Amino acid sequence: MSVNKKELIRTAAIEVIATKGFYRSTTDSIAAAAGVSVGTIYNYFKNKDEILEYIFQTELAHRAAIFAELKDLTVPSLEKLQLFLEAHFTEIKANPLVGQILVRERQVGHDALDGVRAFVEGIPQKIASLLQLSIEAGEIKPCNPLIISAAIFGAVEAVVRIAVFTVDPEERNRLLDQAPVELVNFISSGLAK
Amino acid sequence: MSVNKKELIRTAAIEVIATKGFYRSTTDSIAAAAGVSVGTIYNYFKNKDEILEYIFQTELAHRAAIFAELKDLTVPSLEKLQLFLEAHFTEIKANPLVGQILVRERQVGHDALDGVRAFVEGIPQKIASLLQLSIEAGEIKPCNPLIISAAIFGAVEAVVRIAVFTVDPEERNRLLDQAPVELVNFISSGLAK
Amino acid sequence: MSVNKKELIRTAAIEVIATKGFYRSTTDSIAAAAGVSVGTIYNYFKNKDEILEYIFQTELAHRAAIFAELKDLTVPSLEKLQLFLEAHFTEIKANPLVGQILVRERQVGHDALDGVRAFVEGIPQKIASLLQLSIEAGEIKPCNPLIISAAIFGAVEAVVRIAVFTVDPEERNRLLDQAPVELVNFISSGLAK
Amino acid sequence: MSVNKKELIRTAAIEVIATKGFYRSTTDSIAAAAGVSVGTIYNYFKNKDEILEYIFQTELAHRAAIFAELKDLTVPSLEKLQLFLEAHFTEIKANPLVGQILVRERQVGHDALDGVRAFVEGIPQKIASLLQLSIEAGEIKPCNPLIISAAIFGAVEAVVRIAVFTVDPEERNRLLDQAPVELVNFISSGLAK
DNA sequence: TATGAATGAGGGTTCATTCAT
DNA sequence: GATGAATGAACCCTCATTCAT
Repeated sequence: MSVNKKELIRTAAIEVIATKGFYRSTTDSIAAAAGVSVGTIYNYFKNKDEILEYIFQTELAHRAAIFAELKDLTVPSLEKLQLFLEAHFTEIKANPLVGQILVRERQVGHDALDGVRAFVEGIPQKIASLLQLSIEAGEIKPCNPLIISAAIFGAVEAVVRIAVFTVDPEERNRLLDQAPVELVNFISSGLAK
Repeated sequence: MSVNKKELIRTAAIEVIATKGFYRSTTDSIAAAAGVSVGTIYNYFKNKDEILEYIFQTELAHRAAIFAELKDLTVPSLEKLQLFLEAHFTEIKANPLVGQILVRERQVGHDALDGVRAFVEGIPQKIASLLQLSIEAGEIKPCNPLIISAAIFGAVEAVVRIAVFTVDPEERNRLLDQAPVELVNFISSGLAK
Repeated sequence: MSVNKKELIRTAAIEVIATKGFYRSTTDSIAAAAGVSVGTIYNYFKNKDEILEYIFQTELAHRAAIFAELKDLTVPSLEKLQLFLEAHFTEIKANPLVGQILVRERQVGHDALDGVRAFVEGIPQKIASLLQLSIEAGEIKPCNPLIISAAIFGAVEAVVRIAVFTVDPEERNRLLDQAPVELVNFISSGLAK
Repeated sequence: MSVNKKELIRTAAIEVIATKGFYRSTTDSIAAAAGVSVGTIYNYFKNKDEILEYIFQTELAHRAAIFAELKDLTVPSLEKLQLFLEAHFTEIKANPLVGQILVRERQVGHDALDGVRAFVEGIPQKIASLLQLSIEAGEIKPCNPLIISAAIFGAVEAVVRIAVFTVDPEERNRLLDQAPVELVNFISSGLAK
């Protein structure tokens, strides 16, 4: 029951924060959206920041799980990257509100929020490791993985941003379908030997 | 009196906001950093939000000026893009604090801040128009300029983010020198026919 | 907890506002007088204006209750007016601070405060209706009830003002006892010999 | 020239204060309405309060002049009162904005403003002296002049209030014409049939 | 005298957090 | 665990007043 309640609050917080932004979202409004009282929030989260952390942590965990699955696959590293991006976009499509938060609240509070930082730095790191493997395997031409992985993630997030703030659901889904293809194509050719 | 007060406040605000983030920057602290009283801020800005707007507006104006200069150049559109990115990175290098703000405070206040929105949407639009010309000129392969320009700007900003939050100045400058080369290379090959 | 908080704040606000005037009364000082924190005020009132509104609303409700009681009495309408004025002065006598506010803060805020307006317009209206009945019953000579009811209420309030700002309690009470007699006499038969 | 400028400011202040109320009128807006700069106001008035004082002082001086003229007339005291009220209403009719201020800003700032107090207490005192004379001359029945003069002034001001806040000029003038007649009649002979 | 930019104390309001029930 | 009234520090903004030009 208690696990469900934390989830309940997380879900409600996503709606509120995606709509109003983190700093403009009050704990009261999150509580109201969750159908609990403010006090209850503090039984599951140490403070308001931790709610946002938890949202990012949850998403990072999802992405990490995807990476873990991909790790054992016997396909070229570059293809793993493509598969990851597709999975990423699929999740965004399933929950665009989370997408809004991921691209908007990333820098909240001095980067002092560990969960947020872990996400923002963690994804590019994983991409970087794939790139490194890909370079070593001679699949792609040499590059600075730190810079290029950041660039890739930045490109991805920018496209997510466009899609996610598109209000018309039909158009948004079209973008989210088309984007990974365009993106992967753009990235792949860029990395082509 | 010799120094323009509005500029004085803008400069001070950049330091404060870059360090603490917009929402954690108080008008008092901005005033203190500028060596004026709070009241003076409100002689030049309608409210706190407008300070941030003005920062973005100023940067957008710089970028627009660069574009204007490039427009008349008789070089391939793709090369214009490279020149723009180089100019962008040069400006960031000259004032990394502004860079921090550009990548961090982009989504402040519901995207309701016109100056911020103008910047965030304006740059990709200009890139998109260069891409369009480039496609028409047969310089690059066809793509969705909307998506790809967003991707490019996202990639650029992500790299700016890394550089700009690198505390060691030497390392930061190295990154800012290396990044445009890597990036342009990444982008160009990606767009190669 | 036993005492209703909203009432507690209303009572404290009456003391503060009567003493310093509405515009010079700070929410902090009202909170202090009530023995609560500022925040608590805002749990019961939307803003400072609403405190004043509530004070007037409360008094209007008292007066309306008196009118309601008088309605069913089988006495001449003019006598009802006398009874009302006596009740009014009795209430003022019981709480002179409220009296001070009623005569001083009447026009606060552009007449935009509904509670205040309701009071200032409501009492004369009720008086006017009594006058109308009285005229129809042939008890008094015809007159413009709108003007005369305003005049009566104005006369009453002016006398309340004198009494209520008399610092010596004995003298004040003497005035408040004498005033309704003089007033009703004056109203009933004017200065005519 | 300097006398004219003080008048200029007084006139502008009347417009602003009548419209927005004293506490909501800024010195800036008064200066703007007068077509001078804030600084200039402080060359003619020690502070904002003094502007309001001056407005009341000016009106009191007008009323005092009327009384002075009436003093030497060889008519019954009660008739002098009637003449005074008529003159009062005539002035209000000529400048309703001043009327608004007279009835609204009377209690501003703790009654601490001498000019305001002088007006609010001065007029009833003059009325009281007329009543006293009238009683002594056996023209009217005995009464407490303090109370009755306050009542009369209160009645007058309440009617002024109604008239002055009537937006339609035609209707306002009709009220201002009708009111003194009704009022004087009411005062002279009350409601008695 | 006139100006109006600069001042900064002060005030209304918000909202994350606590804790007694 | 759940509640939600109470808290009060903190913040944005206003505006009467000053004073150098």
